[in-house]
Amino acid sequence: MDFYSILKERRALLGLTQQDLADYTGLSLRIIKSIEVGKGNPTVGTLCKIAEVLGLEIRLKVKEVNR
Amino acid sequence: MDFYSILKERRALLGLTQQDLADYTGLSLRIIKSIEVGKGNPTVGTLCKIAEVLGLEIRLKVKEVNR
DNA sequence: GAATAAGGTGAAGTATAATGCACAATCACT
DNA sequence: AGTGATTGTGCATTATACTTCACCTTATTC
Repeated sequence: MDFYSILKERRALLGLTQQDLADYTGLSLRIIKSIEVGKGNPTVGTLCKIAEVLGLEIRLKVKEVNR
Repeated sequence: MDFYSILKERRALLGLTQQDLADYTGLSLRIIKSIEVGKGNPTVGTLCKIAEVLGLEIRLKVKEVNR
């Protein structure tokens, strides 16, 4: 649910700056920043662009009740 | 990537109508309809509300290169 | 300590997601 | 052939995601 820290960590892991991510996704730097600090509520399209560049995929998984 | 058919199937599996889903999520019926036919680009917040009611969770998974 | 690189914030304008109508199409049931 | 239930579409309005500026802070390097 906090994708946002995941995205940030993943970007760092890949050695990319926010600017790099903005360039590769075609999104504005401003929105990359906002999303990473957990402000904002991106569209699925925006999230997909970012995930794509970061080598991530978005999955819908049936929630497990028992763990 | 087409969550949308997944959402629709899942809703049907649970025996819910679009109206039910609108009620339980607090979203408008209009947007539920649009999303299920693949039109529109919902926000993550909207997608989460729907997923929640349908007992689904949204995951970011590292994309596998080899399969 | 000036300069560069990186991340965070604010405000104004534009694009579009979300709402709230209203109406058509299909199906099932009486 | 109606009636109700469910799903799909069009349009006007409102809310907000996204863009594009511009500026601040914190490091780091010269």
